[in-house]
Parts: sequence; C-alpha cells; structure tokens
Amino acid sequence: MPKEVISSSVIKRLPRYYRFLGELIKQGVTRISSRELSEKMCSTASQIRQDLNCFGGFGQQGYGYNVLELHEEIGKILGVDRNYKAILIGAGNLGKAIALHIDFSKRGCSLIGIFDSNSSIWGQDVAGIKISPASELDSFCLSEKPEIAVLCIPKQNAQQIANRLVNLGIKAFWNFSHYDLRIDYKEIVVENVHLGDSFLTLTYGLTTLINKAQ
Amino acid sequence: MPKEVISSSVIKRLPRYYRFLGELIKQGVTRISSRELSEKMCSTASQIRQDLNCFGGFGQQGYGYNVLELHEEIGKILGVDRNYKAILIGAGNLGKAIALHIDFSKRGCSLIGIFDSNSSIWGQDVAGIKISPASELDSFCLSEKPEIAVLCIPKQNAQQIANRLVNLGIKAFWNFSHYDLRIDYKEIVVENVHLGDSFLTLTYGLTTLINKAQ
DNA sequence: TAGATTGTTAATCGATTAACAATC
DNA sequence: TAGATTGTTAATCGATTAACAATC
Repeated sequence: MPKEVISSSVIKRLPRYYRFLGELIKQGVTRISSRELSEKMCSTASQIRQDLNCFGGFGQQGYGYNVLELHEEIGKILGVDRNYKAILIGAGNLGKAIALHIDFSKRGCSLIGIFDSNSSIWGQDVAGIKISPASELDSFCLSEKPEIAVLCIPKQNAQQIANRLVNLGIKAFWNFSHYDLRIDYKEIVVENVHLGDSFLTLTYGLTTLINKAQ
Repeated sequence: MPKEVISSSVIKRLPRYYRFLGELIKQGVTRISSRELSEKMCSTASQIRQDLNCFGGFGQQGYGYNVLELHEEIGKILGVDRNYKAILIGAGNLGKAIALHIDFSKRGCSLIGIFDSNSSIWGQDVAGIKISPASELDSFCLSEKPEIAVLCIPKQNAQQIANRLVNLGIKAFWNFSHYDLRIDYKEIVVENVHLGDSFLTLTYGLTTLINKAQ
C-alpha cells in the first residue's frame, strides 16, 4: 500500500539502503532478511520493513528480500534509471573535485557542462568537459535543457544565479555554496550541502568528549 | 537548566544558527528575538528557544537575544574557540579541494598535515602544506598529536587506516570515503559525509516531481 | 506441513509546537 | 508601569519500535 507522501526521514535513508544492497550484490549475496540487513546497517528490522513498505511490498514472507531485485527497485525510486542532465556552475577547487569525484552516470545523470565566470580557466578540461564562460549558460540551457544544476559558487552569487537558472528550466539544485538556497518558485528541488556545518558537528562531538573526560 | 545529553536533532541545527548569527553580525544587527530569527531561518520561535535552552538561558525576557553574545556562546558549544589539530589523509581531487575550501581556522582547528600513499604527489603544496608519504603518519602523529583526521581515501582502505589512526591518538574522523566508518573503540567521534547519498536525495526529489507532473 | 519472515497495526518514544507564567 | 519576549511546561504530532496475523 504505497503512501502518497514519504517523510524525509525515510527518504534520507534510501540512498544508504541502495549503497549497502550494492555492496551485498558485489559480495554475491542473493537474499537477505530485514533482520540480517539491519545488523549490517546498524538499524532495526522494523525500520527497514516500514521504510520499504512506504513504496510497496518488495519482500516475500518466510524468505526475505531478493537483493538484486530490491536494489533495482530502490534505484528506480531514487531515479538512477533516469538520464538526467546536469551542469556545474563554479569550477574552483570544490567544483572541479565534485566533477571528478562523483560518478554521476551511476546515479542516473550525465554531467554535460561546466561554467565559470573566471576567463583564465575557460577551455580547461575537467572530467572530459571544457569549462565554458558563464555568459554561455543561457544559450546552453535553452538548447540542452539540463534539469540539474550543481552550484559551487560563492554565497554572494548563489541566489541570483539560482533564480536565473530556474528561468532557464533548471528543476533541481545541488547547492554547495555557503548559503541556504531558497527558491520561491514551486516545483523546484533543493539539496543544500553545508560541509562547514558538518565539520562543526564533528568538533561539537569532540569538544563534548573532551569536556566529559575532564 | 542545561541538559545532560543533547539530541542529535538539536546538535545538527547548531552550526546553522551559528552561521545565521554570523551573517547578522556582518549586517550590523545587534539584537534579535526568537521570532525574527525563526522567520529568517524558516524555523519556529519555539524550536529556537527550546534548542538554545538545552545549553542555557542566553536571552533576556522582553529584549530577545544579543546577537554577538549568542554567536559567541554557540561558537563555544561547537568548539570554535578551541585549537584542534587536523590531518588530512588522501590528497586526491576531493582531499585537495577540502584542504583548500574549508576554512579550518574559522572553526577552531588548524590543518597541520596532508598525507598520501601516491609517491608522485609527495612534496606538492596544498593550502601551504606539503603532501607527505603515508608512511610518515605514525611518527607525525606521535610528535604532533592531532585530534582530528579528515579521510578522503577509497573505501577499501578506510576502516584499516581509521583503526591505525585511533591507535595513534586520533579522536575524531571526518570521513568522506564511500564507507560508513564504524569505530568499535569508544570515545571516538565520527562524521560520515556521503556526497553520493546527498545527490541521490536530490534525484529522488526530482523524480517524484516529474512523476507527479505526469 | 512447519518454520521463517514479511506486511501492517498498535504501542511507545521522542521531537516539535503551543501556551503561558516569569521577568526584563 | 506596560509591553515584549524569554524560559519552561504541557499538548500535539510524527517517527520508531514492538507485536503478530498473514503467508510464502
């Protein structure tokens, strides 16, 4: 009985299920019960069954889950069988690293363009793509119609560029700028990544640890 | 009435408060009420007051919060007034980008060493630090005593290197390898960053959007 | 069939929101 | 003092866990 709206708690766990199931496939595991999977993932069997049943009954009573089948089903839910087109804006250190480090093709997406306003790096090759002037964004988007934009730009420019990209048809933003992107247009998806915040979560833990030890 | 243990929901919001308060300081704002702050952050006044009161009463009835003071208090809680020492393991694209992109000094930390097993990049300068052979890790840690390790290494090596680092006195891991680090030793803090998972959360949203539109 | 394990409902737990007395 | 806004308790909401009938 698939639900209408899925809570973000569940959604954030899906990629992790997908990752672990991928590992199990590599290891040659063909079936797994929710209990076994929960032990590997430091989760609970109940939670896994609840999560999966948001999308449908992928298991079989008395047997468990077929690993290959479940992996594929979750992949479909996440959209890795799509062929989205992504562009990357801002080819500084982080932008280049993302372009080279993330295997977009494994995740239902092709990176088809990289843009920067800094003329000194135009033409440079990153992940097989030449860095283009930001001024070419409009014509590129109008002809290639990418759905996803990866933003690796300074926070001052983020909101302005994002608004421009929405008008060019971008539907999803993976935002690495140190700015909480807010899109007032509906029907736009935003994933803000704050690496600095993540680091501070770590130092909080460390600080707490040290305070406790004293 | 500060609490003993703070829920991770609260902790994960602290860096965001810290960031927004930093922005307010830049803008010259000296005081703010929980209601005003909640509007800027797309949060609720109740949640902000609850969160802050986990750590103490930083506000004043009838007045609100002193922005500078609150920023500093949250900074202390997060540990930005400390002087932690961090090392980075794995100076590939992502490792280099993290070294260059994250302002560790703003976050109570100095990056003091970069290590890689690839001899062809030894001696290269990244963020003012020369890349050292991974074989020098032991002697370096024993003399410099860093507390934090940033792992930008392939997943196959992650667990092994992490265990080694724990024995060398590392207390906190910022882990970018595509692997869920599990430390069996107690009193070790781990922050796993899964950029691939974050991207899949985005494609989930996009896929749902497109399915709905049809 | 008997055993195992799911799908699903019910119970519990925790987090968020609302309300208000305390107080600046 | 009166108005504003906190700190904190109570109410609500949602997420997780437990339990178990359904069923492979």
